Amino acid sequence: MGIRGKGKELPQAFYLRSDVNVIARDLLGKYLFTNFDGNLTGGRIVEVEAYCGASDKACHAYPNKMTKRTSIMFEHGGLAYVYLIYGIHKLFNIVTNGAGIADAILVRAIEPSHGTSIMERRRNSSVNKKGFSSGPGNVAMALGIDLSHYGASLQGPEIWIEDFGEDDFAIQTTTRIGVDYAGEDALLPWRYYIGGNKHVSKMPKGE
DNA sequence: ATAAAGATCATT
DNA sequence: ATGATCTTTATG
Repeated sequence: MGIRGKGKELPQAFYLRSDVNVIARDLLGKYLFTNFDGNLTGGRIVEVEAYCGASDKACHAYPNKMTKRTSIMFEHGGLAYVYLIYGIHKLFNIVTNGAGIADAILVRAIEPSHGTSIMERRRNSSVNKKGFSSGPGNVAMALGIDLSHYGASLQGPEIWIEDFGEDDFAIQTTTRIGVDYAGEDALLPWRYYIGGNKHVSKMPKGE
């Protein structure tokens, strides 16, 4: 353990819990780190979305559909689910729950805290009003996460999450972004974010 | 073998 | 509103 980001690394038990929405809320305020080639980068998680393979039409693994892409979600919690969307963006998710249950949490925005100049360079794009790690594609790019990290352990040397202790904020809840194809499940209030945080990506249609 | 569809983003 | 860009998945 020792010196990583200087907080307390989340144990596997954190990810193995059975309620993906509880875990999603608990992830707010935690710090997500990567260390590739000695480049430590990280930030405070400020926006997430929960997905449940058994019951949720918005989840890639619905209804418990195991494919090459979704198979990692059926593993035990504490692994990385990374996938390519629109041929361009890599989205980083955290697998939760026990083996055989396909739940995951999409990290949609972080507030940069460690290695910010490295992340800004990775973005290679102008910083806008919401910074450079707002929106799931931008989070993964800033942290240097790509498809090669599919299945990586979140207790491994390259990707992990830490708790830095006291952190007061108000949790806001809305429907999820970009899941209109999910019918009635598009209405589930499974998106969570830290109220008032400037890095939060955007609001659902009609809010 | 082929085609269609994206848990997005930046720009117009 | 629209285009970029390519893997995964379903279907024949």
